[in-house]
Order: sequence, then structure tokens, then C-alpha cells
Amino acid sequence: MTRSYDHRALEAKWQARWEHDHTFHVRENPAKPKFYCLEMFPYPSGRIHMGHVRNYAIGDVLARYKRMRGFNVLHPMGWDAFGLPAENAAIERGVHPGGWTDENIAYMRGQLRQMGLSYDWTRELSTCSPDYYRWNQWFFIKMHERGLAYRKRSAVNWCPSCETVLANEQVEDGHCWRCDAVVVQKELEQWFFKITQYAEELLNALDTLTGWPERVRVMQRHWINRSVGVEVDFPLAEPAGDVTALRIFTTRQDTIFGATFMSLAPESPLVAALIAGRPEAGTVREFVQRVSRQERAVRTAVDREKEGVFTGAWAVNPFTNERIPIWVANFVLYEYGTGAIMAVPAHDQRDFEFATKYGIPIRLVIQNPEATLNERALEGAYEEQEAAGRLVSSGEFSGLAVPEAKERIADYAESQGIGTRTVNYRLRDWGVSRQRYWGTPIPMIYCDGCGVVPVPEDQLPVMLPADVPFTGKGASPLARIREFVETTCPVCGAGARRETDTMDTFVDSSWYFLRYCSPLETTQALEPAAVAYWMAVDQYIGGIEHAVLHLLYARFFTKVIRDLGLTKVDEPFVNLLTQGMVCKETYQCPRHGWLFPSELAGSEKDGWRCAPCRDTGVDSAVERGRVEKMSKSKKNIVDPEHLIATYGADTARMFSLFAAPPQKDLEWSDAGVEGASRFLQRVWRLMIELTGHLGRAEGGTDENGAARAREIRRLTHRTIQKVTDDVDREFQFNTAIAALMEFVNGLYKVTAEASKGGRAAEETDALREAAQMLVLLLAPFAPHIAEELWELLGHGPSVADQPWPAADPALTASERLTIPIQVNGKLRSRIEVAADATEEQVIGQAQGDPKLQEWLGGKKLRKVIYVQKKLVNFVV
RNA sequence: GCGAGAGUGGCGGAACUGGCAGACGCGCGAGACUUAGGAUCUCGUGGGCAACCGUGGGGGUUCAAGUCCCCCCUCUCGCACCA
Repeated sequence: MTRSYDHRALEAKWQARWEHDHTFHVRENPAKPKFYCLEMFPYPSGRIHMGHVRNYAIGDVLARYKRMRGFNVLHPMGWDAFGLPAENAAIERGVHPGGWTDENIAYMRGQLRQMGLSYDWTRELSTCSPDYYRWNQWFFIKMHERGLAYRKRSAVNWCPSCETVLANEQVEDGHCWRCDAVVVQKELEQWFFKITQYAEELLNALDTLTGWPERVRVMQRHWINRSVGVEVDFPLAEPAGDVTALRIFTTRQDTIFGATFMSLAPESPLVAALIAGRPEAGTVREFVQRVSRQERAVRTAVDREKEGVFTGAWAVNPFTNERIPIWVANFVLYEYGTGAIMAVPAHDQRDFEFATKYGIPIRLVIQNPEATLNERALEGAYEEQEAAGRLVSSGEFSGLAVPEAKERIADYAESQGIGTRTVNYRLRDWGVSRQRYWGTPIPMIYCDGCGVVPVPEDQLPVMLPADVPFTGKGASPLARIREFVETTCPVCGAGARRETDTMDTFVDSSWYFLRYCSPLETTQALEPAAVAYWMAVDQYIGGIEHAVLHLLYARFFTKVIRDLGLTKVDEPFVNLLTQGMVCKETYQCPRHGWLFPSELAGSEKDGWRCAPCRDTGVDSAVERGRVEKMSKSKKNIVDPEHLIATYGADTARMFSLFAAPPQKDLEWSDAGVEGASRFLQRVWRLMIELTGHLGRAEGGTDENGAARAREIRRLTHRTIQKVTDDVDREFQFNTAIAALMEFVNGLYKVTAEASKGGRAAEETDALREAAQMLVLLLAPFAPHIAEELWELLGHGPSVADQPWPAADPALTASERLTIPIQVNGKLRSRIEVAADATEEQVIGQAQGDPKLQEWLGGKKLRKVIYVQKKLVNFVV
């Protein structure tokens, strides 16, 4: 009699019910504590993938749990709907990006509903809707007013494949973050957000983000990379045109007496001035051209050989008044500092390599405590920055420890007017112009008379025109739409041109979490009272890949919006959970490369063979490859839709929560899915069995029945305790589910026993409680089956509105304990004692244990360790 | 090179502040019920015949170490000439 549950009908039933009853609709309620639970919203690519399933299952357990714990839970969902794939689809298939996106959203919304996620769908937003992106434009204008959005001409990252500019954060190892094409440098005039104005706060506030994983904080800290130093002017030995001095930035001003040459970045405009009319000019120009042709990623690799040429020009070290040569070197970056450095070979490894290669003098000016360094026999730079290093050959500063010398030399430079203390960041301003169509139009107008003029607020949104030819060639698609480009100047009324670039889509995702607080607001971007109630996000959940992209931009935007007075929160995300990737094994054929599992012949036991090879009469052994992140190219994708259709959403959720803790990578396993499904079936059968008995009053009281009832209660309340602890403590959903499995296993045992004889009334009560608690504890994890079982137990919907059960400590305690007994730290026996037994009683009983006589007999007892309720250890 | 994290059965993974290593699941083995079982239920399952040995390797602290300290190895991820 296998009465298995029909997940299809049951899940559809409850999804419809939740929707009909508006079960997950929330509004502000000052009487209740709030909890804002947010998962990173998806790009509507067409279908959800296993990473989404995992991400949203984790978030949903937390949202449902917090709800049962009495919180007013905000749990919204939306769409990061602008972006290049829609535009590419338009180019390739001749469909409109908007239509393509809408269809994808409709399909994926259906998929998410099938997962049974407790979203408040009334708050759904889509960033490509004018209702949303008009506020991007409004923020842009506000930032422009404050000088936080500005236009400049500079070298920018250009992806030739996406045909657009990229921000620094969007270049990974010299390649485009999206399409992996090699990024080149291009000189363009572009819009930037002045994120560097917030560099100091973005850096310092990282220390307050104690709810974030350390590695994300480290990555952001490193990305911002603050350096404290001084800018010092080195006068030229003879002026070169207008140029009379070279300004350098250094953090090692303490080594300035050891500077024996200087280097300029090849891109520096000063190079041309310095070499003008010199015999070296030809060689230098050749070098600069050769270096600038190199890919940036290649040129800036740390193991790249240091190269340079002498310009023929000389500068004067303002501290020693010595003439030192000026070089151009490939390792000097034009964008950082002043694009020029003083080089101290004795105390900087790069300078050391360079000087050694070109025979430039090396001067030791920091000596180690043992005074063992010999200027003429250095094998590498001595880079000590702590007090251990002492200055030598440094004039009046000789003898000072490095940290003090830094201060004194900076003081001196400032007092003499030759230098200034400066802080430099690696963080650059965020280039937000994109030469693409499917994004937010930048609300700016160019007037020949008035210059750059923002679109007046009452004219927002600047609508993205619907009819645009997509050729995939040339400049911004918007630039070809005359009706769009041609406009009138809001100031003088003369003919003017609109900006035709759109905004980086990361702008859209930089404040969507704020918009969820008041998504239907039409007159303002944010409704301050709603934002004040809901913000900040209490738990944010998503992939690690956004550690310095989205997560940095969102922090920046939150601070800007705070400074606009729309919110008081300094940081958007109090707690951050970066979930691991979903991985699966791969298969590789020596001839065909990656294979789908369906392309495998043979068997696991006898070795896999390649089916495409076999079809052409060749026998190729297939290697079971490494476990890799699911990806199309590696042909190891599992479609969640198929999973849900076959096993149901509850099983899909249970599997992805049980197979690994959320922070770690999850390895896909068909057997693991089976296991999750089997567990739910087992729960179902148990509950059918139990409810069949619960109504009937059987038997009277008997001793065994009473004892069994206590046992059931103990198991029930220990499970409540364990599941609650596990969910509260670092999202240990896998062990929480394990506890539920143990609970079910235990209940199977007691019901089997009980059904043999009569059942005491208190036992029936205990079982009734156990059944209820099981359903409640299961509800956040497998909500559909939990609702159905809750109904089976005779309750009305929804189990999601029930309070989370509380463990009764009086019921969790055992009456008897099993105490392990060690001799010299090795387990030799166990004894059973009363829970309230005294130390003397336990030790006495242990000493009398016959099994221990072999180990204790005839030996001198040196010490007895007693850990209350834990163990006894005899040292002999 | 710097930074973060990880290394535990055949596999995924447990073990909160040092206190019974291997919970739970998968797999495997045996049995029960069955015409049948790839369903379900029950029992077993780190290695070794044993003494014993077992948490990447080697030292150490401790009555007691997966957990703490020192040295080393491997893997994953991130950053990478930032002056």
C-alpha cells in the first residue's frame, strides 16, 4: 500500500491558494519587528538555472522561518532587465529587446512560482520599465547637480565585441567580464560617477560590516587600496619648454636619499616635452609606441620583464641636490599617482631589477638592525617598512627609524614647499556611459550655446525609443534615431542634441533594494517612511562574483542617496551570505571535447566511451572530468524545470539545501535528489499512518505507554531545539534537515512499537504533538507538503502563518545518561547513570564496571578527570 | 608574490566554547514482505584476523586534539608592477 503523494497536484494547489489568499503580501507594520530578506534579482535570460534554485531556496527558508518567528518579513523579487543579451537577441534574431525581455520575464516568473517561493509579488519590479528607470535618470541628475556625475575625456576600457565601454570593475584580467573578449584602451569622452569621493567611507565602513564574509571585505579593501604618501616635485636640471619639474607620488619618502633615477609612464604627455630636440627622441618614441601596442593585461603582469629607455633629460633630487636621470619605464602606470615615480633600487624590488639591468647606481639608505647590508653586494631590495629599518646616508635624517623618518621627511618637504602629503586610491571613478541601446538613456542635452544641460525633472523619463534598427555595427544605436537625438535646449530653447549613450546596467541594481520598499510610488523614487521602516536589508544572499562589482556600487549609491536625504542608512546590507556554486562532474573525449552525459556509451564500471566517436567507428575512452561549475560550455547543466516536473519543488528545494551548507559549493547528484524525494515520501507515509491513529482513543494508561510518551516528547523537543539552533546559527540548513530526518526515523520506530499493542492516551497526545511539530519544522524547507499535511491534521491555512515552535527545556532532558569511560584517554567502556547523579556516584559506578577491570586492575590510579554529564577519564 | 578559504569513510557531508570521530544522506551488504522489485520496511556498513590504527604530512601542548601552537605539502578562489 504505497500511498505516495502527488507533488504535481499538491504543489499547484498550494501555489494557487497562496496567490489567491495574498498570503505573502506585506505592508509596513510598526507593531512588529521587520526582517528584510533579499536574494540578488536575476537577469531574465530565459530560464532559471540551478544557481537560482539554490539562491532562492536558501532565501525562502530564511524568509519563511523569520515570518514564523514573528517578524514582518519583506521578501521581494524583480528583474535586472536591461543588458546586452537582449540586444544581441535583437541583432541575431530580429526580435525587439523589450519583447524578448518581457517574454523571458513571463516565463521565469512562472518558473519561480513553481518553486513555491514566499515572495510578495505585488512589489515585483523590472528595471527596464520607465517607472523604474526614470528614477535612474533622476538620480543621475541629482548626482550631476552635486558634481558626482561628470564628463571627462580619458582612456577607457573598450570591449570590441560588446562594442562598449566597461568600468574598471568589469574588466577581469584584461578581459570583458561578460563576453571574455580582450579589452583595449580607447580615448573617449564619457560620463563618470565620482565614487572616489566616497573612497574613504567605503573603505572605513568595511570594518563595520561584521555580518559580511571576511573575504568579500578583503576584496573590497584591496580594490579600494588606500596609500598614504607624499607628492614631491623634482625640478628638472634644465627646463623643457613649460615643464620645470616632475611631480612624483611616493609612500616611501623615507628612502628619498636613495633615489638614483626617475621613471615616467610611457603614456605621459611629459615624455614628448622632455625628449624634444634630443638625440634620444627617436629611441624613446619607438619604445613608447611598442609598449602602448601591448595588451594591457600583458604589460601589467607582475612577471613582465622591466624595460625602459633613458630620455636624455635629468632632474635634481631636492633632498640631495644631485642630478638623476629620467627614464621611461613600462611598469609605471599613467593612471596611478602622478604617472611618474622616483626610483629607489635599494629599497624597491622593481627599481632594483630595473637598475641592475641598466647599470644604474644602487644606493643603500635603510640599514637593517644587524647592519649586515652591503650596498655593493645587494641581492635584492630591502623593503623593510617597520621600525627595524634605520636610515643611513640620509643627511640630517640618518639614524631615524623608518616610520618616524616618513613623518619627518614629509614635514620637511611640506615646510620647504617641495611636497605635500597625499592619499591615493586604486579605486577609480565609475565610468557609466555605454554605447548600447538596451539601457537607461542618460538624461543630458548638449546645446551649442548653453553647454551640457540636464533634462528638467518634469520631463522625465527620457523614454527609450521603441523603433530602433539593430545592426550590431557602429556607434550607439540611439545616435541613429533622429527624433531621439534632436531636441531643444531646456535653457535657451535652441536646437540641441540628446546624449545617446545609456547607463551601465549596474546603475539599475545599485538601488533596487530601496525601491522594493515603495515600488508603486509614482511621484518620487523612494517613499521615505517606507524606506525608514524596511531598510537596511537584514540578509542579502547571492553569488560571490559580485564581491567588488554590484556590492561596491550598491554601497556607494546607498551613501549618495543618504546624502540626498532619502534614507538614513549608511550601509544597505547588514548581513551578506555568499552562496557557493552549483557544480557537476564533466566528461571529456580526447576528440570531441566536453560531452553531455547523453553522449556517453559504456558504463561507469567498465569505463565510459564516447558515443560520437563510436558512431564513426572509433573507440575513445572518456575521462570523468573534474567537478565544475555548471555551464553550457562544459555541458554539465541540469535544467531545474525538468527536476521540478519530475520530483516537485519541495524535492528540488530539499536537495539543494541538504547536499551542502549554503556557503560551500554544491555538487549535483542524481542519487541525492532521489534521497530528498524519498525523505518527503517517507514523511508523507508517516503522517498518513499517524493521523489514522490520532483520532482514536486507545487503551488506558500503562507504564510502558507513559515511558514511550516521554520518549516521544523528548525527541520532539530536541528536534525543535536542534532545527532552531541550526537555522539561527550560520544557516546550517543541511544539519537542520538531518535532524528532521532523525526525527522521522525515530517516529517510525515508536509508531511501529506502539501499533503492536494498545496505545496509552498520553502516548497519543505525544504523537499528535510530534506530528504537528514535524509539519511546522518542515514548513520553511518544503512548504507545499507542509501545507497539505497541516490541512490533514485538521488546521486551516496557512502553516506559513503559524508561530515557530519553542522547545521546552524541561522535556529535552534525559532521565538517564550514557557516560563514556576512558582510561588514559582511550575509550574503554560506557556506563549508564541517572541524569542527576553526583560526581562520586558516577566515578564509583565507573570504577565498579567489570569491563574496566582489565585496564584498571593492579595499576596505580594517578588521576581521575570528570567532566559533568560528558565523560570520565582514569589516568593510571 | 600577497590575501581568503579548504583538505575527515567508497561519495556528499556531521562533530557549538578541546571531551564517545564519521550524525544525516548516498552507495554497498544481509534479511523481511512480495509472482516480481529499481517500491517499502528492518539490521549492518572507517581500516585491520587481532593487539591496534585512523581527520593532508611532521613535530608539540594536554588526562584528552579533526579542534590549540610550530613547520611543511596540496587544492580552490580573489588580487596582482598601485610607487
